[in-house]
Amino acid sequence: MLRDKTKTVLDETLAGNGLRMTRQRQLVYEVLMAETTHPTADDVHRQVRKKMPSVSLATVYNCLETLVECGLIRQVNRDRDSSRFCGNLNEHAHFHCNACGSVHDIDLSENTLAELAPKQATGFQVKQFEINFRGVCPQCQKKHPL
Amino acid sequence: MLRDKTKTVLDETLAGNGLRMTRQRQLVYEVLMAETTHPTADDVHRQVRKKMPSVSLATVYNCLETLVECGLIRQVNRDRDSSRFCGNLNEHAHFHCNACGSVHDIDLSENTLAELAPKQATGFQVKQFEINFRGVCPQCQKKHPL
DNA sequence: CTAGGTGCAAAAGGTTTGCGGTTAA
DNA sequence: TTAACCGCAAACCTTTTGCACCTAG
Repeated sequence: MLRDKTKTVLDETLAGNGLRMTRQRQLVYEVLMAETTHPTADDVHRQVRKKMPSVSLATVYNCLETLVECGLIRQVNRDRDSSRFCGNLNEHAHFHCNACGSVHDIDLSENTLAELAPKQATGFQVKQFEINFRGVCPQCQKKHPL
Repeated sequence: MLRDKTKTVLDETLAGNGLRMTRQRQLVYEVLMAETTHPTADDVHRQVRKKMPSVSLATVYNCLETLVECGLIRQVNRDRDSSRFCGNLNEHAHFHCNACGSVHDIDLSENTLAELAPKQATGFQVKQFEINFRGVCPQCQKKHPL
């Protein structure tokens, strides 16, 4: 059922943008929906290959780009590391661990968003924003109890 | 005088990190202090060449990396475009114009920072954060009065 | 049927690196 | 004096692109 619902969302969104549903896009999307680890294009490629060994990395890049453009997933960058992708569409920030490189979703209260919005008033037309935290994640804190 | 003060800050910070003062680092730093346009490494290279034609792009990259590591400048990324660099060390956000690609500093009130800080409490040790806005800058709004 | 999508391999673009020569402290 | 730094060119890595073939609608 969940699978079906996911497929419907993808299907309708693609159709709404005049794009086709393909097995490659479906598989890429399913990986993103199932993962909370913010995989890179390469990670996604490895996952998708399990179900469709012939898929190429270039196609995965293309599918990811399409999904980002449709607003079905988010692209998450940390400096110039490989881009990562995120299927969580709720407004949230990203926490990047300096020790292990992992990325975690951090929920933001509605308040935070309301607080931030007015900050742009000075002539800039803000369409979106992103917030990134950096530091040490709970697991790495245990490993290196500074 | 401003020049001298700038030089002192650079000098002392480098010394404090066991690093040498070189003419290349000084020139790179001066460019960043003088610019508010968030130049790329290539932009900086062009500027520095005016005073020292022999400087290489690789050296500019190295100098920028050193300055970032010393905390004297900030690195600003937008997706996978060329990195840009920022000499403004006040806590501020960056606004990226979707139309012309320009980057602008947006001051954040102390309040915003205080508001954001608690959001991480759930076990994450936050050391820094960044906020990026995207939209259309005032100039581009005039050109394309949607 | 046919426009849009895929796979492949090659190219692009930004950044880093290895190395011999140079220089700040 | 000598470890750190520089300039050069080549390497690197992620991402994009051109093209012939394939396929969803």
